[in-house]
Amino acid sequence: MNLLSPTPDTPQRRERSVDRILQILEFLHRHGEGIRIGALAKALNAPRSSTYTLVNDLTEAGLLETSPEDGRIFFGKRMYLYGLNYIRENSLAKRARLEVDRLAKETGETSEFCMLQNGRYTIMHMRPGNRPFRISSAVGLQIPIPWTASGRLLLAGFSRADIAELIPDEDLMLPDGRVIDINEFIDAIEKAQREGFCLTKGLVDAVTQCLAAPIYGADGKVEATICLVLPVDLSDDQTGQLRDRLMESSRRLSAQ
Amino acid sequence: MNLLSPTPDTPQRRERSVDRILQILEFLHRHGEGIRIGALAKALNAPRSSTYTLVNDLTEAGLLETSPEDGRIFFGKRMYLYGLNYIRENSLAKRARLEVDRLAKETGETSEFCMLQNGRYTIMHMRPGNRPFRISSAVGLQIPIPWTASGRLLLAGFSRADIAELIPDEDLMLPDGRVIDINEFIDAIEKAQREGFCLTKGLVDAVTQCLAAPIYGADGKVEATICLVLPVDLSDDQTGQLRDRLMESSRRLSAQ
DNA sequence: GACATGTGTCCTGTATACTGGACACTCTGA
DNA sequence: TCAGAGTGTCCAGTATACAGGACACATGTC
Repeated sequence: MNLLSPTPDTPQRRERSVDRILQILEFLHRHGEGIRIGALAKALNAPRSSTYTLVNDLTEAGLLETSPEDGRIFFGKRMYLYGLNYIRENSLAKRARLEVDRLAKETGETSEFCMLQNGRYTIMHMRPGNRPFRISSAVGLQIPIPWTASGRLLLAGFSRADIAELIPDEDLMLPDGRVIDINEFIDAIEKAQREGFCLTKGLVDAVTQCLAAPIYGADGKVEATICLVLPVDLSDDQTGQLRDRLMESSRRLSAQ
Repeated sequence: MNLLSPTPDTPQRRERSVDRILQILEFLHRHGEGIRIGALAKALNAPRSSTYTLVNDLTEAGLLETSPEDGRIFFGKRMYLYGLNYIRENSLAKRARLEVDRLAKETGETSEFCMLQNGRYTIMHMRPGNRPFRISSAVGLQIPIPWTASGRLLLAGFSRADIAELIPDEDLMLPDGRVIDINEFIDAIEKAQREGFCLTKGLVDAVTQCLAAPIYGADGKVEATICLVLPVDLSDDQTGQLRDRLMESSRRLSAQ
């Protein structure tokens, strides 16, 4: 059940439609925009005919949709509705969502709930603050782990080898071209683990800092994070108060 | 490709795994909460062994998740992420989401974007207003069509027979027990179509009214609606202004 | 006009995924 | 203690879904 194996080695092999479906969905997710069926089949190294029938089935069911103008297919309405069930019912996600909304309302700052998803950093829920210059990131997008304070918390307990393997080299380069040293990054992870929170300044852009706190699962591992996106020019006093409030949310969401 | 056919007539028939998957997802969506695999197989009239392998595959892929405490399965994180792609990329949904947010901000009233989904009324996106008593409904939930102003707009152009078939009898009963007369309901649909908007008072509860405007697709049919949830005790003047603003959003989102 | 490239549909044979049943467990409650 | 119900895994046979290719059509470009 490898999610992305367009079977490069064995050209002759029947795939189960389950696997094909999973490959299609995962490909679309990474691709991030619509694609024509032919191109999709080629990208997955799948037979065109099978791809047609599968995509048609999924489209008929509403999980995928076809763009009327150029025939590209992409995720559909029903996929969205099904997905909403998760955030509504999953206990952690549900509670975290409420907590993020409350945190944003109380502090007036942009708040986020983040998890590692398949080895990539993902914003699961976000509530913008009410600052005039609106700091925000798109929900559901995947961002290089080293760019974020949450990422440093989420890697707590990972071995040096795990970390080196998990982070592709290109993810160490920031949007402005600077490159993060892997050793400093690992030090930051250990520091974050010791302190129980993490603050990063000016990584993604020069005017924001990111303050993150861990959410622990029942096994004591960091399962997710909750974080605030702030302007860099806050006083120590303000930052301290925000951190206290954030830690309260962190405790509230952690198991036990 | 009938979404919900647990093959009641032909007990002996192999199903394609695609269809089984679609049945599973649809069932979970309607069920609304986790279910154990055995019960799922029974509910779908599917063989237990097939259900196990399928569900395990989907779980491994993250589309479903197993509750650690009681083993119930439900939608997973990945389903949510995939679904987010839809709302982010689909042009109408994307634009409607922005418009709803803007409308809520400008008016301070709870705003919603709604569509018919598989013959049921669905709130696709909602932004709460800033009234102290917060009026809101859950996103993604499906609500009986006759309870809503948007529902009356969405049925524009449907024949009497279509409407009678689409609306189950129980959906005509309001939360407080009153029953809507089907003829009055159809009259209201025609009135809404003529006027290009719809106002309903005190349907779901006594203190709210709902003001909805249609969003027309390229084919001139009502594809979705945008609506405001308001307290009933507004002045005619206030209601008029809100309606004008709402109609502006409606025009902006309609094709052409 | 000829050619290359892509799209959507249909058909056939065969590799194999699905089914049904059996098995070993774990809980319940009587 | 035993019966009943449910869970999770494994196996073998066969119905059938998938792969591969052919076809007709639409584009674009030389």
